[in-house]
Amino acid sequence: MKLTPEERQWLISAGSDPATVYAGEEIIHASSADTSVHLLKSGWACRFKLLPDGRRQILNVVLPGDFMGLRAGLFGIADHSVFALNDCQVSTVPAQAIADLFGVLPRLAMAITWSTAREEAMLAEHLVSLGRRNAYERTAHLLLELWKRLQVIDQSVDRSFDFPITQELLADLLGLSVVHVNRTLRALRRDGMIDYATGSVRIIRPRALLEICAFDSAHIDTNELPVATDSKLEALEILQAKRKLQPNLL
Amino acid sequence: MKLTPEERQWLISAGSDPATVYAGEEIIHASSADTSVHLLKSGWACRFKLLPDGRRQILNVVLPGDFMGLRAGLFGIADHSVFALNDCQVSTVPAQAIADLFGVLPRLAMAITWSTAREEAMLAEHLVSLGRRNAYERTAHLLLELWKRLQVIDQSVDRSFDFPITQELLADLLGLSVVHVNRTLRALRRDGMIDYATGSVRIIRPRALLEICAFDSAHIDTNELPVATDSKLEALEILQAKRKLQPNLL
DNA sequence: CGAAATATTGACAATGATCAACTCTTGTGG
DNA sequence: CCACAAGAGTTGATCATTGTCAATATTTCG
Repeated sequence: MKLTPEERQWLISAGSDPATVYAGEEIIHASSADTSVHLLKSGWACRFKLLPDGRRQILNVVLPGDFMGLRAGLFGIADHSVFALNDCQVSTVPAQAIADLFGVLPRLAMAITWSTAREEAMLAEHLVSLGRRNAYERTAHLLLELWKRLQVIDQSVDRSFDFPITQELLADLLGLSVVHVNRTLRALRRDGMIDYATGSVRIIRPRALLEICAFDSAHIDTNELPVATDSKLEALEILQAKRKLQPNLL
Repeated sequence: MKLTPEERQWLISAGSDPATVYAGEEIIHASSADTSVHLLKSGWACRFKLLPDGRRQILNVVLPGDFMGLRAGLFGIADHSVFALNDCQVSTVPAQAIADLFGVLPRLAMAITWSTAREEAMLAEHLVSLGRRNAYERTAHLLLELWKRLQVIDQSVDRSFDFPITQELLADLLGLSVVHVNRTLRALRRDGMIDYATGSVRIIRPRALLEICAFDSAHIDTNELPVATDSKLEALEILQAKRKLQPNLL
């Protein structure tokens, strides 16, 4: 679709030049009053929460093209932290600029809303995993989800992808212990489902994995969205554009 | 705050007259192409997902003043179902009307976005529960969350509230088995934390419960939101208004 | 090379699931 | 108003998944 010149201009000019955040550093800190919104341009990050005794739950993985801190920025609910899983390029938009979008460029505002809705959908699937899937199914589901999302942004070749996530992080993602994650990965390898080595994953039997965890890609595979209105279509395409044409945007 | 006459008019006229949905009936069906958005005016509902083998995970509880099907309506991702926990009054808005809001009444559009953001925050907390809290902590957390939310809409008196949720449903909410839910509730009673009888709950030791589950009410207690801009303030107040003045709105 | 982080494995413990029975409530029809 | 059925709650016994502890590779990187 065509962005209007205005919209295009906004996307190009609104964000800072991307800054580098190194692996392990925090991008957003939970209780901070930081009111900027960040767009991940390259690298992986993850959103997480800590309990007072140190237990950690990772909410989800942030991939290139995803926003971070939207909620915190717009509504002051900085309820979780975000840290870089590997070296990341991050550009920053003042929250006010995004708030202003609602009055000025409604289609972009809707694209933002779409982005949060998509995130909620992924959270919901993750929640089902933690509540009702066992370790094996859960792990399968996570790997498929990441694979699908990486495909959308062209970061998976030949069923393989880089995987900058240690088993300890996997444990905090999946609500399991490190030891059990290790065993589950071994089981998946043993069954010929995946090829796993520190730092990379290859999906060997996608079909079988799909069945094991009842994977439903509706919430990821944006192309399959039933699109009913112009504004919806446009919103989607804007976001697509953000993904594909990162160097030009924000 | 003051809604503009236009905004007020929209809220009053956009929704259908409320319809009654009886306990157990579905309000939204997962795979349906229904593109309307619903506002719960009275009663409780819950959003849930099913796995093919019948396992069910309840995503969250919908209380009066909450929207249902926003995502599905706006973006065609009808990825979960909703059913009535008891008899509900539900009013309906065509999704298109909400989509149009973005171009016409941006402050209301922002209020909608705020509403989805708040929901995501609650999902995130729930996710932490399932991933990193044990049965006892999880149950405590859920009860506190519901209590807090009910306080906001004036449906809790004296630390007590109606609780139209069977133990089987609690199990699907908490990712536990019915049997274990039963034992956990008993443990909470034994410890003098709550008073529980089919259909109602009383919180006896809120402070102790808070500590047990590391409850953080930031995402619920809207009054404590750090409000930085006019538009934020207005968005919040509109939503507040929706809660308090239900008969007049939507 | 050596330290630190990460991965792997075994033994054992614990949380929570499953199975099966039984009780209590509630609502319905006779 | 009672009888009964259905749903909901309760409890005990046993099982299984997953966690914890501890030790040992293995990799990474300065």
